[in-house]
Amino acid sequence: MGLNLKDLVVREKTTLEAFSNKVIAIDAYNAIYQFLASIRGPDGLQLSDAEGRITSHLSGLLYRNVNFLSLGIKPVYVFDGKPPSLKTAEIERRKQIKMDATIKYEKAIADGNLEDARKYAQQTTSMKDGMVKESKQLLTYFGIPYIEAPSEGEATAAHLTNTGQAYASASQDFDSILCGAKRLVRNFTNSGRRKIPNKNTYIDIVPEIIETQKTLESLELTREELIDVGILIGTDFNPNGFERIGPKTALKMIKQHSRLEDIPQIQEQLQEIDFQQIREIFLNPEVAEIDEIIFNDIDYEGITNYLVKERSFSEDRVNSTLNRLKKALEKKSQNLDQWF
DNA sequence: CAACGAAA
DNA sequence: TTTCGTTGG
Repeated sequence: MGLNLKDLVVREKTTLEAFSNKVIAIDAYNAIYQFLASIRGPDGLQLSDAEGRITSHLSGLLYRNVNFLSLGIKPVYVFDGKPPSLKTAEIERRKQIKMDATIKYEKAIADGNLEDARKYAQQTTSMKDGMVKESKQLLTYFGIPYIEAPSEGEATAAHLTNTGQAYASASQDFDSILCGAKRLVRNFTNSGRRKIPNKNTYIDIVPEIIETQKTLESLELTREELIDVGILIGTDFNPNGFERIGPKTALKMIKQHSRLEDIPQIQEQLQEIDFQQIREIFLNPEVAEIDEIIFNDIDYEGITNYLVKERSFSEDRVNSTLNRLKKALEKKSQNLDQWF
């Protein structure tokens, strides 16, 4: 999925604490999808409530937002609207991957291979409308604002970093960079270690920040040129990219010729995609204009009632989690009081 | 993914 | 106190 700019961009390690008192636009789909994919039991089944409805997204949002708010981070979630029509091929491709994974999952279960079962189950992850509604409901109890983007959430999140309404956009995808986000944060979480699938080794996952300006300067490219590099590698709007062209070759070609139209080797393949329109999606995306991003008071009782009474969360766990948040916020206001 | 609790 | 395997819903 997504665009492989990993090896080209300038990435700097950072910490969650560095984002204290800053508004961060979070790609809601990206975040929730990751919760749904990873918050599972050993057999690959997601968490669910007494009625069998999935709750992994709610669990993820609960703990992560408590951590954000405890650190004084101000998250604003940006939800996707209608995908651009050029995305249909990519959406089909993802659907196919899920169907293949479903078959592999069933086989792994039949074979009693739990590790494979979990891996393939993760690949079958899909987000239902109800989950989006439920996530918005929980955010509302938290007093955390969310925005409905007219089209791609990434684009509106990027836009907020340019109007100054957000400090950075948080997502795992590099699309934000092509969308023109001033700053992108990846791994926007404080969970340290993560297991490498199938191996007994762990790697440290730390938040990293990508400043678009620094990246462009270091690559000596304009944003328009970087977008063309992206198209060569492959974006959601031309998922396969160009044959035998990876990040390295793509960069070299654009450095040499500046524009897709001027690269002799690719002209035949270039006819097959609507590259003008792809550029347009990144350069002039449809975005939401927001007057003011408002953070409301936390409705602790609302959170507890919803999660415990309606979604089968453990009362003890929810209470102790919320108490942790209350304590952290009290401490913050005490620190603030000392200035007066 | 993040919290929890047992073990080191 | 830190590390690691397990559980959460």
